[in-house]
Amino acid sequence: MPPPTRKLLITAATDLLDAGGRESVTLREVGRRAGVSHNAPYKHFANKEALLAGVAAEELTKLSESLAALREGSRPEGEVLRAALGEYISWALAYPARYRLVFGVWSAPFEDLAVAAGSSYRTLMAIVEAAQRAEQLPPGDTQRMTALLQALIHGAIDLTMIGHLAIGGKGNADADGLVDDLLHHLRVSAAAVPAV
Amino acid sequence: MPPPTRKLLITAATDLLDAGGRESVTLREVGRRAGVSHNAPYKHFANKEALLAGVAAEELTKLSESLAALREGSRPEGEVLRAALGEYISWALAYPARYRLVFGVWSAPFEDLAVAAGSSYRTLMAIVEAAQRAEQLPPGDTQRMTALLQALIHGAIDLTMIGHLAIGGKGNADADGLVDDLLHHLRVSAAAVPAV
DNA sequence: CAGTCGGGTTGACGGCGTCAACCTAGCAGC
DNA sequence: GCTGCTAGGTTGACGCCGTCAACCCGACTG
Repeated sequence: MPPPTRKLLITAATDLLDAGGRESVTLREVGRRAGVSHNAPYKHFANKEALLAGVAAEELTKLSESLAALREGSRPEGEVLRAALGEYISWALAYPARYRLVFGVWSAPFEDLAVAAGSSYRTLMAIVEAAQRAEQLPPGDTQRMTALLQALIHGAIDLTMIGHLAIGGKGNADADGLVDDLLHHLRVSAAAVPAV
Repeated sequence: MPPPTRKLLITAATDLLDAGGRESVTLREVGRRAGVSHNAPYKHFANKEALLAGVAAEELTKLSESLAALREGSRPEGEVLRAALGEYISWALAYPARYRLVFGVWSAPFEDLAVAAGSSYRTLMAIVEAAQRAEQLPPGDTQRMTALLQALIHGAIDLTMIGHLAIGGKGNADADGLVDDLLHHLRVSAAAVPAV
């Protein structure tokens, strides 16, 4: 059977998002691309924001799954963190509009989005814990370490996107460079731990 | 004399931004609040985005000035960094919509905004350099250190705003808590330096 | 004193989000 | 086997939006 309308709507919205950012996603154009009328989306989503939340939830879920898959691969434990960071950053830089949507502002809580956010956070935390075991990160409060890592990654990605960045000095806005820089910094922190 | 129209427009736009976020700033409402017609803004800004860029530039300039003033106060050098972080974070959490506007996406470069961004970055870098001299931050490549600090702060602020955060564990979304957490982390880094 | 021009006006246009009303196929219960 | 509900679709309308075009006026400028 052909994909259900709801899926078609999300796909169309994602395409528009990639092409022109959040502002260029309009319900009417989404309807057009999905081959339905301008009001059909209201049969699947309460309003425009709910459709966008659906897109965000979908993206976050896929990301979370691919990070989780990474953990269960045959990769040595010491390299999972690096691989996960690479994947995360590559995705963000490849689809900046999706990334900004996911970490954007919502006027009300959306359940599917909250669920996806929770599961991706737990995945990240498990990766951090493993990295701590593998002595790639300093031991101690895993939750705090996860939050710190997340803030650092998010800030680096977000600033890179708008060009303010250049964590390595002069705007090397590629994923590998970012991963190297972040890991270098984290290793410095790790080295410090025995002294604290 | 009364404030010029251009200023009135920026003020009105800022008020709307604070009240309902970027999406609720409309040129027509800005005009209404400034007491002019719905098309008067076009005599001062090329389009809506240019008006928003004007707001962002204004905010960034004020922030940069207040950080610079902080440096020239009678405060001991070792405390300037903490004070600056506090000011920066307090402003961001007090006016989240302005903050997100400043670090938002622009479809084209805006000169006044670029100027303001450059000057605020230089101010931050000077503060970092002073903190390095005062041994509050590890020595070495000041530019890299500034970028790192900026990424960490930005990530922490942005995630706090959307509630994902809780760098301290369970969502203590106040400025003081954030400053403490960030400084604690940076101190750990600093302690590591001799060993690297 | 004619002319330019900065800064204001009104009016129009098409696109948008959303609401209301209607339609119709499929399934449920009697 | 008819009845009626409902999920999912339609069209049409409303008001608001950003933007463009045209006009208007008062103040400087030659």
